[in-house]
Amino acid sequence: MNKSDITSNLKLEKQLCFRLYNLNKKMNRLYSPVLKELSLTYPQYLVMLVLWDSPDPVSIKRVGIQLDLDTGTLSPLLKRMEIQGLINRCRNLNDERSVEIQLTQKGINLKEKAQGIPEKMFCLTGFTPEQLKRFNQQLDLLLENIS
Amino acid sequence: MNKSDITSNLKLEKQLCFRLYNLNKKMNRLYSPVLKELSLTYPQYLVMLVLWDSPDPVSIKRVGIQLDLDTGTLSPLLKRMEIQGLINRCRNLNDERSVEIQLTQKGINLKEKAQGIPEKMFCLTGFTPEQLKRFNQQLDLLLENIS
DNA sequence: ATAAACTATATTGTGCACAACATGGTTTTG
DNA sequence: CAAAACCATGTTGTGCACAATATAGTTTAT
Repeated sequence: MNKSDITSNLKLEKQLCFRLYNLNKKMNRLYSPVLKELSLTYPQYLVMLVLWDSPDPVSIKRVGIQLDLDTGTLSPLLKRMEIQGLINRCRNLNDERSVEIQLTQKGINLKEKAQGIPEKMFCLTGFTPEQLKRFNQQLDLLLENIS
Repeated sequence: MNKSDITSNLKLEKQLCFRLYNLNKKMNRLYSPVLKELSLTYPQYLVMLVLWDSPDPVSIKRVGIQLDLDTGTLSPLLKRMEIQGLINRCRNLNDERSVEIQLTQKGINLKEKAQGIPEKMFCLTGFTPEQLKRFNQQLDLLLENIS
């Protein structure tokens, strides 16, 4: 491999990962104003999605697995959500190590206000449903490859 | 739109953005150990790519445009890189507002150690060059749509 | 020429993301 | 059953990412 190849590699390098990095940032910026109306950040919104989707309390461990986040991230994040009055924490009586997260009435009610978000975000992508589906499949393929 | 539609939307919601969010995190985790050998974080590595690619000093403004980062991010990041001895800062004599970033010899030398990174990361994706190309095109399309 | 508008950078404060470590509860094993 | 291993959560420290604000230099308009 000669010098110019090396150089061009370090240019091309900006491609895949830099694109993902930028897309993620841009998406966050699109979500920000929408989620601000619910006083949520994007990671907090993800936690709400997990909780809205479960009839029962969910352990912190399980939230961490579903969102692929560790306790160093979740612990303070959940504390902020508790202060906001969206969730409650209570120790699992059968296993005192485990902490179960439960939506408060306020947290349950917030789901109503979140109704329109998925549709709104989908529109911003400018994709057709078909395009979105194929794109998601590609993302899944890559996710699987690197996991 | 009835209740079940709403519910399923808030489930599906995890799709595109959550995938991008996770992919970005996973990619970062793949880069981490590789970049650690150069004592760089991923954003610092991006700055180095910009600098390695330019024969002349680059203004902070320009780095910010190329990486889509604001001064609140770049200012302390560049300060850390300066402390590491990778770059120098100097005021532009023609416009005292502007600060030009320049690689030190140490910064220039580091390019040698970075040679293999693009190839290494590409292998981790498990993509063929063709797949990578099409994937990048899709990412570009979405980037354009939401910009 | 000078006030007003603009520009490039820096600073402060909040919230992730994650590595490394600490703690207290649970299970396993000799 | 007691020591060891393991497990779920919490804490601390570092480094982004970004909004909001501050500051000093430059340009524009009158």
